[in-house]
Amino acid sequence: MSRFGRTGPPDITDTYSLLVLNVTFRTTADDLFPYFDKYGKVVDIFIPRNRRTGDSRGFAFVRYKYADEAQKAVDRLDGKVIDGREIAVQFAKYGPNAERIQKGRIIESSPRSRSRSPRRRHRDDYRDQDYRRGRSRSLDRYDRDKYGRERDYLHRSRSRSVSPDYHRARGRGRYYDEHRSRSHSMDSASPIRRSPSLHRSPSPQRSPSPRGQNPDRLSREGRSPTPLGISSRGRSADT
DNA sequence: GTTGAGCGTT
Repeated sequence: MSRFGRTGPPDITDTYSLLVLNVTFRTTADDLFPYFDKYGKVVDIFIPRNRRTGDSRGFAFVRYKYADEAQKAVDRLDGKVIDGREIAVQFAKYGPNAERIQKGRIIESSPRSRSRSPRRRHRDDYRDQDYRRGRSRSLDRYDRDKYGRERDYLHRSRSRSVSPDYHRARGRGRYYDEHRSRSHSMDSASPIRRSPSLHRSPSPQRSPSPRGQNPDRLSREGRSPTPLGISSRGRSADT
């Protein structure tokens, strides 16, 4: 017994599922087990993770055998700092198959007639098989929005300095990276971000020069002859 | 190496 949920859900008929949020990306079910096991009988612990990268998504599901124990765990572990991060424990609102859940217990097992709640997010696209199938003009709107924002960020970046909005907008870097890996849309953005580079550097000759391979640099360090052949460098150093 | 709103697998 090293890992929970290794063989799928054991029995979710009389178990109460707890949703643990804010857990660290490196926290495993085994790490959460002792914390929750102290407050009741833990039937199973499952941490959803990316199928490609295998990284944890940042939350876990803890199933208790009794509701009172689960409630106690929620009251005691909610706000508990684990692995340097404050976790949030609460009863699960949705079941494994999006069934209706009451107090963590599944009261419905056939959600075929149930409409989906607006819980979908960017991180939900981790299921490549699903998102690839449903990728229509619906997601096109996101692409257009993303490009528009990125272009704006580039515009401001080379204009003067980086903005705090950049740090906030770089949230789903991983998700974006996965998408642009299989997409050729990057070509359209390449010349855009490469243009300002050429404009910013008035001396394109000193660009492709690693360390110690440039004799010109050695000459300058040896005696500093400052060849007047280059106007950009000469003007900068002389003045 | 990073990230941080949310609801899940054989």
